[in-house]
Amino acid sequence: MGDAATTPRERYRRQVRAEIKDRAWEQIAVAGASAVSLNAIAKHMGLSGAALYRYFTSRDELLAELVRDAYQSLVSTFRAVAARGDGGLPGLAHALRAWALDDPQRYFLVYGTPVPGYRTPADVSVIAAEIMGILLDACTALPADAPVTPFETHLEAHWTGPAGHLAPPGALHLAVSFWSRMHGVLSMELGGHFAGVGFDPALLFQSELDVLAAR
Amino acid sequence: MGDAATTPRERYRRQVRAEIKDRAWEQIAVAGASAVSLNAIAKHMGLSGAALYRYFTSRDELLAELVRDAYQSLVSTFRAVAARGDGGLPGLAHALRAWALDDPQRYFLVYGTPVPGYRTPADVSVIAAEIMGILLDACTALPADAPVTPFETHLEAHWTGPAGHLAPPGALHLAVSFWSRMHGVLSMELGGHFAGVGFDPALLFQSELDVLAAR
DNA sequence: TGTACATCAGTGAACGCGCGTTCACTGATGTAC
DNA sequence: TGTACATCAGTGAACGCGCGTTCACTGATGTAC
Repeated sequence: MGDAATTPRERYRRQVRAEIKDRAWEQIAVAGASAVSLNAIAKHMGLSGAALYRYFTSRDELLAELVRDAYQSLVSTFRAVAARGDGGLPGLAHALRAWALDDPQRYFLVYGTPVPGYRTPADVSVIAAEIMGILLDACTALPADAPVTPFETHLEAHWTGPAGHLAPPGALHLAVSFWSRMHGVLSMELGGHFAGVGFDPALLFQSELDVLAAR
Repeated sequence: MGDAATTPRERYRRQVRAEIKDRAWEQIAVAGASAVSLNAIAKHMGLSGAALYRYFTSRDELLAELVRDAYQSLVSTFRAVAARGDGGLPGLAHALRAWALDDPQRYFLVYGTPVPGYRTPADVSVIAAEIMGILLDACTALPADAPVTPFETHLEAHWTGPAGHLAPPGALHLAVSFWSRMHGVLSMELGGHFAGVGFDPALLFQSELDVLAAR
């Protein structure tokens, strides 16, 4: 699908670019994002360090692309779940958790410690807003029989996201509450902060989800 | 108070050690923990890089001490709040938030992206358990009129922490739920993931707290 | 089908840099008599 | 109070290392006639 008329050279370029990124993900898994090194990747691939500059103009560009891919991966995951007809809060929650556990360092590249001074590129912000939009759609679809919370009275107006997502205050409150609770459990769990307390984080995740989805 | 019989030399040593750590915190604030450099700190202090090895045996030792200090700082904050008679969940929550906002990078050094392969030293685990203990004390003090949740039926037994903290399942559930929700809001807020959604994270934090503390 | 040319992936040497860490040393501060 | 000695903070040079990045180049692959 798509990508018509790819020459062998173009296919080869994409393949090598993909392998460079794969190696970078391996390095991230082993030693964190700050340990990504073009020279080390090249050595691993049996290339000279200079060769990689045919594929990425700089280390920063590679890193930026990894971040973008990570965001995009989550969007695709959510879309697949929704297409399967399971796009409610429980479906999204379990998809998020599976996505996070599948590659914890990829999760932290998106939702972990921010690099001071880093500015999110505009196109990545668009992807992030798209995630929020999917979330809000799921929340807007729910019945609005809940009482108005103090939080909601403070919201100035409806939220307007990309692609025409629109959300009333109640849906926005539910969405950000859902989002922060799921991430609360996940970041504590993946950070090892529940180790030794003697319970299964999956149960807490489910419990937090139940109390919200019952709404 | 304490620290009897400190010679001028000992006082001086402590002072220099403290300044080294201060400079390290500055570096962390500017460029993250991975950017901490003994040589850069020394240069900032007008010393040669080698001089710092009088005070820390290695860069890793310095980093380990910063982590320990961060944990200890949170414990002290909680203890101060409790001593003021405000050691309930709202008091702890607001103390946590103030502590996090006071130095976001210190917060992330404790609760942010874990360094792959890093093993928490035993003494730091003790401090972490102490934090959980304070939390559980606050939860155990609450009336136990709530129904038993599915989460709680899965807990094998009472949790036994350091210094004889003991917690029934209901208290443990409340504690970890409280903990993960507060961190959920904080890590999203400090990570900038609520930027552009158009609401005040402080309100969400308060809202999440209210719904829990009403229990 | 064969030849002439353009494209481009990859090489290897080189650049400057900052890093952590060691080591033999100097000189000031503190202690013992 | 003064002298002899021990302690120890800090120096400066040196080590090896890996990093990102540039540059002139070789040689293979693809294109045009």
